[in-house]
Amino acid sequence: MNKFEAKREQSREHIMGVALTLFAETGYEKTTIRMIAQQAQISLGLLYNYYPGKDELLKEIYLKGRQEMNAALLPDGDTNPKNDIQHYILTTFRILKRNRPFWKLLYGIRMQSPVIQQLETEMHTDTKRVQDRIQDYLVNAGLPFPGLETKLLFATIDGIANHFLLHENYPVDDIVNLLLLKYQART
Amino acid sequence: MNKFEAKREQSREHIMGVALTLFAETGYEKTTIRMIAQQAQISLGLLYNYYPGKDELLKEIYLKGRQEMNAALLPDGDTNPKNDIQHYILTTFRILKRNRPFWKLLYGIRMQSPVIQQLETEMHTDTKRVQDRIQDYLVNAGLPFPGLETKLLFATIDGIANHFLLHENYPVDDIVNLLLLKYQART
Amino acid sequence: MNKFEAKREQSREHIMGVALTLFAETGYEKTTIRMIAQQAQISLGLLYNYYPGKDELLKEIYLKGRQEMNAALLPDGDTNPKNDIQHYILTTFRILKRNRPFWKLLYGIRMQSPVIQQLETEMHTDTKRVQDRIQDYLVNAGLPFPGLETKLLFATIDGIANHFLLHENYPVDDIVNLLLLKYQART
Amino acid sequence: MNKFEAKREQSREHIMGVALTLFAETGYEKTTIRMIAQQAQISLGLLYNYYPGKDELLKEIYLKGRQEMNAALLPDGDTNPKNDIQHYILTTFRILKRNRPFWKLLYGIRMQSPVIQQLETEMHTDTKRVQDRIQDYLVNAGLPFPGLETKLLFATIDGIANHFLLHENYPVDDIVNLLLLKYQART
DNA sequence: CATGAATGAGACTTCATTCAT
DNA sequence: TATGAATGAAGTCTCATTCAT
Repeated sequence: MNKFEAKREQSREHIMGVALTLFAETGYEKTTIRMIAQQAQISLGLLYNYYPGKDELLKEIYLKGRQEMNAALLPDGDTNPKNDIQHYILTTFRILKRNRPFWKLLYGIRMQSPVIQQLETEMHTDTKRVQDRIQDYLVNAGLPFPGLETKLLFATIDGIANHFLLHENYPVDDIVNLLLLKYQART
Repeated sequence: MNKFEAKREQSREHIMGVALTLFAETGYEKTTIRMIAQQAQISLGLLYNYYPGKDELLKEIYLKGRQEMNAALLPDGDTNPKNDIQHYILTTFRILKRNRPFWKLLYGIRMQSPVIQQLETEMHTDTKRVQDRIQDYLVNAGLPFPGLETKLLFATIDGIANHFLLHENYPVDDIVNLLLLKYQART
Repeated sequence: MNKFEAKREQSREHIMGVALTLFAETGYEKTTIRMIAQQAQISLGLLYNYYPGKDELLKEIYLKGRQEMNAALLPDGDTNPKNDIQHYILTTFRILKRNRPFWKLLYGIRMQSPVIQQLETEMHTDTKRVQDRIQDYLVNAGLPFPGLETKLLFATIDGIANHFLLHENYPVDDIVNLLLLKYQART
Repeated sequence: MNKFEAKREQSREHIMGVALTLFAETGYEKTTIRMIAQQAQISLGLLYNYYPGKDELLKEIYLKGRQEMNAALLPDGDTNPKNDIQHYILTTFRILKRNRPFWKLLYGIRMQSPVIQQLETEMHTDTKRVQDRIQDYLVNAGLPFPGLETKLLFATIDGIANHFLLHENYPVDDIVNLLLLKYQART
C-alpha cells in the first residue's frame, strides 16, 4: 500500500526531472511526450499513468519550482524577517544556480505559454509578499522613490538572471557582488 | 517592373506585420500558417509565394527588428558617436515602445527557439559593437569595474524591458528616469 | 469561387455516404477515421478539411437523414394534410428502404450514443408534430384510447422497422400490408 | 473447495452486475475495464482473474440474460405448455422490467456488436422454439396469415420494449394491456 | 487471491507544405 | 498572381491486456 505510493512518488519525480531538462533544453513545444518517456526509460503509456498530459506536467514543474523559491525567501513563518536586500539577492541566485534548468524553462516560456501565464497570476500574491518586504526595507532606508526603486531592483535581478541563464560563462557572481556593493553603499 | 517589385515588397511587409502580431500574441509554435494567411486576407498558397516557410518568416522578422535597433544605435556611419549612456538607454526604450510586438516576440522565444539562437550568434558582432562603445564610455568615466558595470547595465536594461513587455501599465518611463539619474549622478 | 464550393459540397456528400455505410456496417465506434478516408479514397488530413471530427460527421449524417424523413412526412407546408395512417405507414417504410444504411445506423446507436441522444431530444418537436397528427386522426376515428393507440402504433412500426433492418429477407411488405389491414378494418 | 468455488462465483456475479450496469449506461465501447474494476472495488489484475477479457464479460452477460428469458418462457421441460399469447406477453415484460439494464444493453448493441450478433445466431434455435409455439397457437386460432401475424406480434412486442427502454415514464403497462385486449378480442 | 505498474498498438487530430487549376 | 484542395508525418492520448511482486 504505502509501498506503491512511495514508488509512485519516486517515479513521478524522476519523470518530472527528465521533463524539466528536456523542456529547458529543447523547448517546451518541441519536446514530445515520446522524448520524455524515452529519456525516462519508461513506456509512453506509463507516463500517462503518472501525469494526465503535457500541460499538467508543466504545471507541476512550475509549482514545485516556485514553492522552492518561496520556501527559501519566506522562511520560518515570517517571524523575525531579517531578510534585507542582501539576503534576498544572494538567496535568489543561490536557488537559481541550484535549479538552473527550471529557471531557464521559466524565463524561456513565461511570455509565450498561456499555461504559465495563468499560473503566474495565480501565484501573484506570493511574489507580492516578497516585493512588499523589500519595499518596506527601502522605505526605511529613506530612499526618495521606494516604489520605483523596488521595481528597478527586481528588474535588475531579473535581467542578471536572464543573462546568466542565456550565456554560458556569465560572471554572475561578480555581477551580483557589484550589485550588492551599490546597495550597501546606499544604506 | 519596379512597380511590381514595390507592390510585392508591400505585400511582404503586410504579411510580416500580421505574422509578427500573431507570433507575439499567440506564441510562435501555436500560431499556424493558416492563421497568418487568414488574418492577412490572402490564401494559403499565396503566402508561400512570398515566404518559403514559417521559419523564414521568423528570420525576416528578426532581422528587420534587429536592423531597426542597430540603425538607431549606430547612426550615420559611426562617425561622431555622441552616444553616451543616456542616449543609449533612451533610444533603446523609444524603439521598444515603437515596436512592442517585435520585442515581446523576441524576449519570448530567444531562449526556446534554435532558429533565433542561431541568428543571435550571427548578429553577435553588431551587439558587441554597441556594448564596446558603452564600455569605453564607462572606462573613461573612471569606474572601477567597467566590464562588470557594462554587463550590469545591460542586464538592468534587459530586465526593465522584460518587465515592461510582461506587465501592462508598467511605469517604464519613471523607472528609466530613475536609472538615468543613477548614471548621471555617477559621472 | 462557386466552383470551389460546388466541389466542396460534392466531396462532403461523398465522404458522408462512405461514413454512413461504414458506421452502419462496422459500427460507429469500430469504424476508424482512417477507414473512412481510405474508403473515400482521400487522405486522412483532407477528411478533416471537410469535417472537424468523427462526432460532427455523425451529427451531419443524423440531421440529413432526419430531415429527409421530416420532409416526406410533413409535406407542402402542413396545409391539407391528407396524411391518414395508411399514408404515414407507407411513407415511413418507403424511406426506410430508400436509405437503409442510415436507419440501420440510427437504430443501432440511439441507445448507446450520447451524441445521438442529444440530437434526438433536440429534434423532439418535429417528431412530436407527426405523432400529434396521427393521434388526431385516431381521435376522429373514435377509438377508445387514442393516446395509447398512437403509442402502440408507433411502437409497432418501430418494431417492424427494427426487424426489417436486423434480418435479411424479412417480409416487410407483407407485414406492413397486414398492419394496414388492421387499421383499415377498424375505421 | 466448494466454499472457494461459491465465493468465486459470487465475485464473478458481482463483477458481472457492475459491468452490465456500466455497459447499459455508458455504452459498451465507452466503458473501460478500468471503470468496471473501480466500480467493483477490485483491482485491474483481479478482474482478469475472473474474466479473460472484455468480450468474454459481454458474452457471459448476454448468455445469462438470455437463459433467464428462456427459463421463464419455456418452463418445466416443455410439458403442458399452457403458454398462450397472453402468458407470453406478460412474461416478456415482467422479465424486461426485472432486468432493465440487461435489455437496454442488448437492444443497444445488437446491431453494432459482432460479438452479440454471433451469439444471437447461436441462440437462434431457442428463440425459434418460442416463436413456433406462438405460431401454433395462432394457427389454431384460425387467423388467415399465421406466419405474418406471428412476425407482426413479435415486432410489436419488440417495439414496445424498445420504447419502454428508451423513454422514462413510458406507460408500458397500459400499452401492454391494450395489446392484450386486441389479441383477446380476436380469439 | 490480490495489486497496480508497465506495455504498446492504435485511435484521433493538427499542420507545414505542395500542387493542380 | 492567386486559390484552396490535398498530403502525410508526427503529435497527443487511450486502453485492453500482461506481469512482477
